[in-house]
Amino acid sequence: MPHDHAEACPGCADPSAAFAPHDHTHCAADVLARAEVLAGAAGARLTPVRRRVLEILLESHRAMGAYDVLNRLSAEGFGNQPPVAYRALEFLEEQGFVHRIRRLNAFAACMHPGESHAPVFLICRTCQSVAEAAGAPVRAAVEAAAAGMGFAVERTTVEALGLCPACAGAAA
Amino acid sequence: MPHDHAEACPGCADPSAAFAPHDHTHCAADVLARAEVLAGAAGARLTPVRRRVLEILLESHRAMGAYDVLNRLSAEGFGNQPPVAYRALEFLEEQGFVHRIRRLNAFAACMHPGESHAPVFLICRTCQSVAEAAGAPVRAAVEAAAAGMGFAVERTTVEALGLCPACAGAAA
DNA sequence: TCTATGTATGTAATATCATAACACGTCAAG
DNA sequence: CTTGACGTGTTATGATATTACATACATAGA
Repeated sequence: MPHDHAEACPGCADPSAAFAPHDHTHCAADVLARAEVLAGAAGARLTPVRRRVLEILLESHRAMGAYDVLNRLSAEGFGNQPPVAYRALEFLEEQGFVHRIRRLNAFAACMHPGESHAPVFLICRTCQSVAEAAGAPVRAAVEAAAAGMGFAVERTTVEALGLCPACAGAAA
Repeated sequence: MPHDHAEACPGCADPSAAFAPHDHTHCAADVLARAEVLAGAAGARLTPVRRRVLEILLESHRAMGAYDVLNRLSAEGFGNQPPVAYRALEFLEEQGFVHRIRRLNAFAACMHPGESHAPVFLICRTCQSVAEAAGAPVRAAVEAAAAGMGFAVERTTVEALGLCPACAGAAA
């Protein structure tokens, strides 16, 4: 999971620090840059609307509803109808730049574009922040359980609701 | 997971047969009876609407939307406004008699009331049937991943989309 | 028994999330 | 320079869910 800039961007680089305060401006810029490269390589076009949606989601480690994104877009002169937001979000999700958080009916920027994917989402019920944890071991357990029933897993969604370190500390 | 009636109710009794054809009338009646006992023990009232909602969901191993349930209810003389369905579903979910399938914005009867809970849901994308698999190992993997990030898990949602044995066979 | 209290149900209105269908503009390939 | 694919914008509608309030109903305490 760690990418380059490990020193400059602890929050991005180290999964165990995802909830810790970090230089988020850098963190977001780094992810955006990576997304641009990946989109180019995939022959996908990161147009102004799409790019802006990704930037908006990258402003925080929170999930945002499609209409929240849309409000931001329309305030900036883009279209103000739902499909504008949904289409950009759908594109970004297909590219793996954005994740859909089903529990919240919302979307969050992927902090590890181009990597493993299908992570586990850790959703803080107090501050609404969303972090990604490695999903491979969890998916393996799901596949094991499914195999015993003859079920062929194609996609898994794993979302955990709870308290992030900061909020757990504040509660205590 | 297996309960009594193992011979009479293979579909209910054996997780590995949940997708297999079985005496579903019996299966549903058995789950309903267990729910009644559990509700009584918990001091919760399984009123006519609530009971009927559970029966409706037990008619199949599929997930139903709240409005589908509501249509059935109103056709039978119960209220015809959304809160009627949502309240009953919420109650049943709190009692552990119904699960919410977030991926589908829908609800499915729990086939193992009173047992472990927080299972993994296996959702067939072709026939829409939903089965429950043991969730404990998966939850353990989630908690392990979360612990490494200092996140305290309270609830987890695990949903796998794929093909049930019957539909996988038909596809091949 | 009566009444107070909590709980369940019914209803109206509205909020929130999401998609279908069509029009228009841009740009690159033929 | 035209065609076709794609992206964006807009209208309209559909699907999911909740808030707020009114009414009934059960049951425990006076």
